Amino acid sequence: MKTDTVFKRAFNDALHVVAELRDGDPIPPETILAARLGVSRTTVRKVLAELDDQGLISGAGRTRSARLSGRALAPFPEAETVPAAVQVEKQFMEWMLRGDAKPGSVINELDLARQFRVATTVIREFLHGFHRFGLIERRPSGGWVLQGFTAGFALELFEIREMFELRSAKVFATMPETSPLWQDLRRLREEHIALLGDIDARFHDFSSLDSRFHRLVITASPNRFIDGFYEIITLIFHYHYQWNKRDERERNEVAIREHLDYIDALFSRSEAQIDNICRLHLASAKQTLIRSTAPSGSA
Amino acid sequence: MKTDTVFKRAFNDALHVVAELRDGDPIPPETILAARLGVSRTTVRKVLAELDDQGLISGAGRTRSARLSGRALAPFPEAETVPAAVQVEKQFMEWMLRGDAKPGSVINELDLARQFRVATTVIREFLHGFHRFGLIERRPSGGWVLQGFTAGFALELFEIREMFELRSAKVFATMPETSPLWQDLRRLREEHIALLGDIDARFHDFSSLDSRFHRLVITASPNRFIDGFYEIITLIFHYHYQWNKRDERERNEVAIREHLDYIDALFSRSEAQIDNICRLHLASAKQTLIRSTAPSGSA
DNA sequence: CTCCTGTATCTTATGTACAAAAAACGCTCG
DNA sequence: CGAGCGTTTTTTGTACATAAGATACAGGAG
Repeated sequence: MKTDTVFKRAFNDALHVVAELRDGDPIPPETILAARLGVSRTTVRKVLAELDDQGLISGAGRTRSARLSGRALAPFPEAETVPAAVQVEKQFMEWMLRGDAKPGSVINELDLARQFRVATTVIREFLHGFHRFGLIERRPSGGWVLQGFTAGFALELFEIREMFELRSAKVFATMPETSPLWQDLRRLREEHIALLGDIDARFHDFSSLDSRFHRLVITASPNRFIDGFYEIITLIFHYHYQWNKRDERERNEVAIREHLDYIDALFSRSEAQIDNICRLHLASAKQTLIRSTAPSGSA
Repeated sequence: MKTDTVFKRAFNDALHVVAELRDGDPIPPETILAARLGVSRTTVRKVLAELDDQGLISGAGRTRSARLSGRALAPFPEAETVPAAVQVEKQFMEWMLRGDAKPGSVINELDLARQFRVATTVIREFLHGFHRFGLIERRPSGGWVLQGFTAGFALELFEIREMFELRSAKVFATMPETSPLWQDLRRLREEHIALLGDIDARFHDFSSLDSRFHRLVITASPNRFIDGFYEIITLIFHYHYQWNKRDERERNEVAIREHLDYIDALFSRSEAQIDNICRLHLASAKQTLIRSTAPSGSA
């Protein structure tokens, strides 16, 4: 059976919408709610029915109105609002990064399914999609082999990354002054500075800033294959940041400063300077990543 | 139920093995056959049972021997020996390239399943895996949108291809004289010349030669992401050659000559020359591909 | 003792079932 | 007559069942 995470997330979101209303206010029409919650009208109707069951709505049809008589709002648990696929990815990455399996070992679908409390179908689909990240590989006879997050992986990853990023950065620098991306870059620069000013408390926030910055650089020259590759980068770094806590504050501070240099280089529009600083930043990011890889196992 | 294409292909292969024996010769042991046919012993035993049923074997256990009393060998039809996934890919590419669906339209899994005579599960898994080729895209609400084989696709594809190939070609040229890849390259050069000599009759053979040549160039510097990307190239060109027959002989002849120049450039080890000739060849391949793309539909 | 076969067990691939969610349709009330 | 609602139809996501095929184990012939 399909999970109803869409409904549950929509319901929780709807509670916030309702909370903004005063008692007796009319409920917005279903189509409006559907657009606002980002789901179909079918789901909105299910949400409304649930709200009604909980007594938060009076009337029916076109005469629905809010009834907020001091009732406590009862949202669904956060965990139930996350699609199965996303949870599996999270669990799988943790399973791999924790070193529960050695590079080179065979992945057992049924095992994982039991461990992650999902059906084998979900695992299988996940592995299929996950294949593109280069961390697992198909065996000719069926099944999957764990390649793992090794130094070799990091090296190959950064070889491509350098090609893509150097190219994108140079294209970025040639954009006309009028492009809105310059404005975005200026804003990101401010965010970097703000984060640097409060680095001791907020160093965790760098992960998402990092991802946003590098993604901004590549939007100057859209290419579906590069975009796809940056999904790998984002995934790897997302979990890397979560997993490797060693020297986290220092690492992030260094990276922020490198980003600021990088941004200044972009503003300078000097190709040589961009090339130079971009390479420096990537080399330092590569070293950081390599230090947290697993020892390469046997093939 | 799982398809038994593995068994059927193994059986057909086994018929060839048996045909090489003389009447009364002992049948090779199961483990040997398994290695020779590239399947597990379980499947070998099933094949042997079938051969026995057809009266091609006398005796049992360790005393099995061939019985070729003039019987006609009855292999399974070729089509039944191809795994479902491969057939689906073929059908899907034809469906797309024939223009049965416009770029931008939504893909209906059930429809395709019926059309291709497979279960929806197979279609679904195929689409998941096919996603990485950049020809389809996920909708946020679930399901897939056909991006299609458009000029935009070809441009983005070649932008990456040029980066990868230039890099690989330069690395190739720096390999020591002793590397076996030079020998492989020499052999491929001969094959190109042979094909050119008989181009009118054999121009179809260029497709696989093309793929083998470009894959050889990239093996000099293995990188899983580049390898993955070349699977896309191979797929696209494989179907492109099958589908676009216009000027095929001329196109292929031009490409062979370009390959020969390319190979000579590699042997020259001159970086400038390699860069120059490689760009020329890729530009010409790009033009060829673009000419056979579909007009970009609405997003 | 070693190679081979017979047998049991495990794992994956594919078909079918069914609920969730989306999309389409048509009615009704203002 | 048109925005909004009730209802029906499609389509997708997940679970489960089962046969194909791989792997592991044990006994026996040479």
